[in-house]
Amino acid sequence: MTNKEINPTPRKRLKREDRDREIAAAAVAFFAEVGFDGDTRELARRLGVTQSLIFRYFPSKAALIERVYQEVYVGRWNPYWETIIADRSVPLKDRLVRFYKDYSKVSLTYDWVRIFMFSGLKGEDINTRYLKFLRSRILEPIAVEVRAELGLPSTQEIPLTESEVELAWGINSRTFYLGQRRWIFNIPLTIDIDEIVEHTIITYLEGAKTVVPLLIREELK
Amino acid sequence: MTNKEINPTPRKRLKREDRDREIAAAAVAFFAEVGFDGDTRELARRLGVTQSLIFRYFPSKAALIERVYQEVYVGRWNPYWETIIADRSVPLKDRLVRFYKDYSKVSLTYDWVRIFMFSGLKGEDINTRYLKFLRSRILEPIAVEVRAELGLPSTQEIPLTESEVELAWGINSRTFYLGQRRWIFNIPLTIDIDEIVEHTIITYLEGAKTVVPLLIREELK
DNA sequence: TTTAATAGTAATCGTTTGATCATTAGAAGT
DNA sequence: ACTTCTAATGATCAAACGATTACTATTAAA
Repeated sequence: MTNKEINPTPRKRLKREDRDREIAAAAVAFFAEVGFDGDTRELARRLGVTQSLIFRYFPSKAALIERVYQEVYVGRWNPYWETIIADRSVPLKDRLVRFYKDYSKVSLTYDWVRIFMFSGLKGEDINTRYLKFLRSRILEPIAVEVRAELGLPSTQEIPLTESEVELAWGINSRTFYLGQRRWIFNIPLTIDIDEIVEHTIITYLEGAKTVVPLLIREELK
Repeated sequence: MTNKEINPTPRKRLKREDRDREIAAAAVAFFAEVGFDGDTRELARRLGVTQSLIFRYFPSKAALIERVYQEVYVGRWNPYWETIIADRSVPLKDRLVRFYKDYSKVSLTYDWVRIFMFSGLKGEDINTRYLKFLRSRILEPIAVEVRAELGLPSTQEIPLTESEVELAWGINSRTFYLGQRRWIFNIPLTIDIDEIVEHTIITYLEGAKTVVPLLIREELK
């Protein structure tokens, strides 16, 4: 009776699935902000539940962190991106601009950038694995498309060189740095990201046009 | 008697100044590896001293961390760099290559890169301050030199635009990303850093040659 | 309305960790 | 050789934190 009036937030009983998702989502936001050394009591406070409840849903803090990785790295990857890049009915420049604009909207968010750095500094292998995945699914395909675009020998005739992939890394380095400036170093961006993406792609393709033929000629010797 | 034989490392008594430096140096290496949540007992163990000794030299862990910032940000800055960039008796390209090769040797080390990220994620203002410092002492001067190099109106006639500075940021973004790949994401660099620096400078100057005049013309309207 | 299943809580345990303080021991001055 | 100064230690405190467990309250089936 009076208890209900005194207690401002009566116990809310959610379905296991819903509470599970709620905790996972809060964990992503929380750990992105304070890092993985953030304590579970504070996380529980933000959720409006007791600390012990978290351990009824996740066997350990490590398991919760593992779930955070799943949410961010796996859950936000869009498989359609891989088909965009390979679609030769569209000019290469348009494909790249389209992909990177969309990819930036996912990977240049507060949560994504910060959790990526926190996990990297922690030495988690999920991080290395993600970058290898990105290389094989995005960067190498881009380098392959550049060969086709420039009318150069296919990668079956001459395998991709490290330098060609390195050139493609350049696009990521430029955009990722923007995410870091905004979400880690707290330097406001005065220029629109979409604009920078477009400019970066143009620069990349221009550079590739002059550099890649030289690399291949080098390879033939 | 027998104590001395049992104890493998007898108490070593250093001068305050020496021990102070020893602790500071070990703290830089330690926190760079594990982050600022690393515990003082482990740091003491690596130093071969007791944990309480650390607190006889630094009033708190926060003070020790503050010292680490001093060592890395302030202590490794070379004021001579600022004069290199302004020295018009040397071609601009050579000045930039010389500066960035040297700056890379300092700022792309394990300690530097990791502590920079750890402190950034922690939201320390020293980090933001460093970037503002870098901007005013290096990036803006570079943009000024580019104006002179291209025979464009001086910054007294037309103030530097945000875009011109942004262009110079590009050099840093490219090189810093290399440091991150190497020291945080554990992706080996297949290409020599000095080579990338040189290539990055050339690209920057080429880009500036076509972009900066447009930016200034835009400004005149 | 009663009962079974379980979402959620409160209290607590064992460690870890920053910090303190009385005590010990190594080196320099006499 | 003895004294003095203080670098360094070892024991310990209090708070913080991950994790556990016995208990409570809500929902839905009977």
